[in-house]
Amino acid sequence: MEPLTGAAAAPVSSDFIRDIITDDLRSGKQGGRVHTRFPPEPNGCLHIGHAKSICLNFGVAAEFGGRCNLRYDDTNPAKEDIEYVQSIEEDVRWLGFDWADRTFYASDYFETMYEYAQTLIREGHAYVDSLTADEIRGYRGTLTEPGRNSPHRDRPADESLDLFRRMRAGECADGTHVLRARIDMASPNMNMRDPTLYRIRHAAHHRTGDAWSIYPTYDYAHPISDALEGITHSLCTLEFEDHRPLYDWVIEQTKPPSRPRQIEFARLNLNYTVMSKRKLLALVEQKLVNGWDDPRMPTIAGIRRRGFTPEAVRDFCSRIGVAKKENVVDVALLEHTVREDLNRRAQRALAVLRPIKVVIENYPEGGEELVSAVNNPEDAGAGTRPMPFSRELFIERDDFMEAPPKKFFRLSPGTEVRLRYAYILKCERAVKDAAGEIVELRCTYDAESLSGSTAARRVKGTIHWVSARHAVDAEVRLYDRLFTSADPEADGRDALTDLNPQSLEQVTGCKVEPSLAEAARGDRVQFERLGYFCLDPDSSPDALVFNRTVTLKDTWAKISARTS
RNA sequence: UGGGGCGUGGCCAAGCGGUAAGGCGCGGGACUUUGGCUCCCGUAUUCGGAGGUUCGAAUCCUUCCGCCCCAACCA
Repeated sequence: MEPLTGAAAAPVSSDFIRDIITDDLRSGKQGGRVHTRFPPEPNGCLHIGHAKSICLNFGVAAEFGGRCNLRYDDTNPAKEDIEYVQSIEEDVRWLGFDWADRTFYASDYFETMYEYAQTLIREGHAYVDSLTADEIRGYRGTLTEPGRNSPHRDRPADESLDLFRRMRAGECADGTHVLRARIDMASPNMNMRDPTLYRIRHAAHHRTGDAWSIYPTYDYAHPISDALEGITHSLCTLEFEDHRPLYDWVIEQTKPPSRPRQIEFARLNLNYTVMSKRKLLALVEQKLVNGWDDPRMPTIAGIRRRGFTPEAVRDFCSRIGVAKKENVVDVALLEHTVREDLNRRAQRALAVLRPIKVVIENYPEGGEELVSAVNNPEDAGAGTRPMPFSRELFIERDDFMEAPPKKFFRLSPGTEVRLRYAYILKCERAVKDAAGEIVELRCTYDAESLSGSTAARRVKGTIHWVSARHAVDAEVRLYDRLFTSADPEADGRDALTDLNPQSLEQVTGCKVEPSLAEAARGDRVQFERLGYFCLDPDSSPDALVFNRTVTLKDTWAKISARTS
C-alpha cells in the first residue's frame, strides 16, 4: 500500500455542499459537528464513480474537521457477498482514506431497527400487509392516479405485531407478508404511498447468517443507520431526492438519537465508460474480462492494476466538482490527471515494443560501453542509471520509414537521429529479406557525439533503443484509451452489447532495458514516447508484463493525420 | 398527464443584482537530447428561449422549451 499523504485530505470542490454545511454549522444545527459516511452495498466492486463519493464524503469531513465512517449497507442478503466487503476496504484504503475503527454494518442495527418497527406498529405508523407483490403494485396507483388503501391497512396493531413477530420467527414464507409504513396512498410522491419497510427473505446473510428471516429495506434502514452513527450529513446521489421526505419521515417517527440531514449530488458519468454495477458484473460473469480487477474495468481494482495512482484519482475527483447537474465527464480529464502525476513521479525507461535490429557498422565488433541515462528529468533527485550500449541495437519499427513523409523527424535512409543518452546514428541502408520485408538497418554512428559531450551536435529527432545483447524480453498489454466502451459517444448508459472487451492488444517479443528486470510489481515507468506502463502486479514473477496505464500525448499522430 | 430535480463555451464548473473565474479539450507559438514535459497566447459580447423589474440581470419576476428521476418485497 502506498503511504497516506496530506493530499488525501485535500478539499473537494463542492461549493453547494460546503454552503449547506457552513449554514448548518452557523445556525448550530447538528451541534456544530460534521460526520459523514461512505455507505456501499457489498454487492460488487467499487468503481471510479464510487471514488467520487468516497472523496466527497471523506473530503467534506476533513474540510470541516469531522469524521467519516465506512458503512456496509448490507440489507439485502440475496445480492451481497463477503468477498466484496474486503475488496471495498482495500479500495478505500488504496485511495488514501482512513476511517480508523469506524467500520459499521447496517446489519449491526437489525435488532434496534426491529424494535423501532414494533413501536411504529403500536403507534399506528406501520402495518403488516398480506397482499402479493403484484397486488401491492396494483394498489399503488400510477404516476398520475392516486393509489388505494390495502385491505390490511387498518389491521389492528396487535394483529400486525403478532404477524411481524411470526415473520421474524421464520414462520412465514417469502412474499407472504410485508411491513409497510402507513403514510399516504394518495401522495403525489410514489415513495410515500405506504412504502415497504421489511420483507421476508429466507436467505443466509453474510454476517448475520440465518438469525433473521426478515430484512429492512434501504428506505427504512438507511436513515436509522445514519442516525445511530451520529451522521450529520448523509450525502447520496440525485435519484434519492424523492426519497428524502421518507428519510425524514422515518427519522421523525422512530425518534432515533440524532437527526441526520440528507443531501443529494449528481453521480459521475464518464464517456467511453460503463458505470453500471449490473453491467460490470455481467462482464465478469460472462468472462468478457478477467475479473473485477481486469485493467480494462473502470473499477478501482482495475485502474489500480492498470497503474493509475491514488493521487491522480483524487485529483480527478477534486477537479470534476460536485453539483446537482447530470454530467458526462470527458475521460480525457482523468487521463490528464494520471499523466500529470505520473510524469512527475514515474521513472523513465527505454523500451522497444516492436523491435527492428540496427547494426552500427563502424562500432567495434564485440565492443560495449555504458552510457548514463536520466531516471526522471522532472526530478533531479531521481539520479541516473548506466545503460549498456553496443554494436547491435533494437529500435522501434515505427521509428524508421523508408519513404518518410515531410516532418518525419526519425530515421530513414541517409538521415540522422540521436539515440537517447547515446550517439547520433545515421542510417546507411535497409536490409530486406526475399519477401521485401525490412529485417535490419545498417547504420553508422558519430563517435564524437556522445550525449553530454562538448562536441555534441543537434539533430532533429531523438529515438529510444536498447542493446540487443543486453535487452530483456517483455510482454506488453496495450489497452485502449479506457475501459469498456467502443463508442466514443457512449456515456455509461449504453447497453452491454455496445461494450468493447476487445480493447486490448498483447504484444510479445518486446525488448526493454536491463534495469527493468529488477523493477517491482506495480512499479510505473514511462517508456519514452510510448506512454506510461505499470509492471503488472499479478503476472507471474518470472515474466515482465507491462500494462499500459495511459498514453502520452502524441503530437506526431496529429501531424501525420493532418499530412495524410 | 402527478410529483421531484436540473439547464453557464465541445466536456466539467465558479458566479447568488454591478457588467462571464478556473480546469480539461481544441488552435497557435516558444523551448526541448522524449514530436513528452514546461511556458506563453487564443478559444461564451454571453449564461435554454421570450417577455418584464432595475441605472444595471447569468443572478429577481412571469411564461415557454428541453433533459433527468420516481409506480422493486433493489440500493
